[in-house]
Amino acid sequence: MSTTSPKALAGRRAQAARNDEVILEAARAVFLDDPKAPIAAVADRAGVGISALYRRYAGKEALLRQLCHDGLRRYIAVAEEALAEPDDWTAFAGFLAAVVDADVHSLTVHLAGTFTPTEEMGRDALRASELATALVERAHASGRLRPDVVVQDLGLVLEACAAVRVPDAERTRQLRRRQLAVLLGGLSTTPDADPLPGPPPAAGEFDWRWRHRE
Amino acid sequence: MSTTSPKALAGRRAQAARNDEVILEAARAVFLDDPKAPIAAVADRAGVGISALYRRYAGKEALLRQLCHDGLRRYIAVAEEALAEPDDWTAFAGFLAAVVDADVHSLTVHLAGTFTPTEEMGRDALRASELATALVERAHASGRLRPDVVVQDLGLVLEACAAVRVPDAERTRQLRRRQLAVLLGGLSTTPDADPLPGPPPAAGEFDWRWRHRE
DNA sequence: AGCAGACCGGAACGATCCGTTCCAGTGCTA
DNA sequence: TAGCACTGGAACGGATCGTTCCGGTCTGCT
Repeated sequence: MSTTSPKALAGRRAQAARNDEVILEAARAVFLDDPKAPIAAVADRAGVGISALYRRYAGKEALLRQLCHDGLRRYIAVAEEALAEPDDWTAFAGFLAAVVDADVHSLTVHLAGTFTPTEEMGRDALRASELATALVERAHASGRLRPDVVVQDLGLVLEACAAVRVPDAERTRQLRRRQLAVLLGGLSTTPDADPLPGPPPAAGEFDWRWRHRE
Repeated sequence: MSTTSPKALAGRRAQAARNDEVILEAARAVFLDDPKAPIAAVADRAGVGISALYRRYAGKEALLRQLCHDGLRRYIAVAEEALAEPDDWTAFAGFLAAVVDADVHSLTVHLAGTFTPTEEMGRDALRASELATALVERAHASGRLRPDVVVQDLGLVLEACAAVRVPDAERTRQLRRRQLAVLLGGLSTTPDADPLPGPPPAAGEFDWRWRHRE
């Protein structure tokens, strides 16, 4: 860039430290959008060179693994946070909303199979499923969750929300919230009083798919 | 293969006629599984050579277009059939179930953008959306559809069902039916009496994702 | 000031993949 | 038997992508 940095630049060390974050964030965005994206796309998005990537990660697989593991940890954190909520149903619904917002499902699931998982990830995955089970059990205890819903149905629900995607990230979040509201209504025994959230999907909002990929 | 065919082979003509169907079916299966699959995978799956493909289609794009257009036509046919049903809500719910079963959504949507659409497809798409609108209006008239549901919500619902996928096709259908039941419950104003259909998703049923791609 | 080394950008390389073309059969039909 | 309609699959050329490598820049220390 310019030889004279604004002054916030405390040197190469600072740049390196910033790059650590910038790269992870860029990788998250890029691979969320396309799990098979080339690694160069991450570098471009982060505004750094490819070396900056390879200095930090042994290769593409290592980066993917890190990203996926982060997502898994986030899932666990969100679940633990939800379990702190006193109301059983609110804990359940809030958990799903948080997972959907964090877009964690795409990370852990659509990236799966592109790398060989570590042992620790296996343990974390186990822990995650335990937490999910606890949340579902509490939801059952509240009596508001349909009795024939099982833990694994969460996977279907999250998958359904993750499948919603439009070019704009914020709009994607809104539409997913709406989708989740419908699903929660279907999962629940009591009729849902609140109206569906967010501006409803508009005509032509999905036309972008048909524009020939450039 | 063997020089002496079983006898069912009525000649090259018959083989060609059979290949017409076999190829389309294989293409459907392959591209449904992976929209970016190489064209050779279709040939392999169909058990024919690559020439058999290129004799019938100008190229990959032509095949994709044909496949997608077929899906669109199927969507229209299913919608027209549903409109013949006298009960408004049954027509609506039956339509969704039929579209999900036919796996039409993946074809029309996930293949979009991989080819330049024809004019006729544009007209068919328009017709399709008219039919969908009619079905939603009837569902609204029945009073059983939440008032704040719009036509475009159908896209979200279908997307959600299409997102469910396991290696076995029949099992995929079952799980999608279950997902659709939940969604319909959420779309409806009256509580759903029927239990969720199909064997519930089992533990480990989604583990296949984690097995490293061979 | 001067130097060693941490760090960076991006070109170059090699492997892989894929769409398409091409040709040498193979069995029907006349 | 000659011609034909059709096929299987190897070969080709282009594109893509992961990884390596090198020349350069800036920092911190002496």
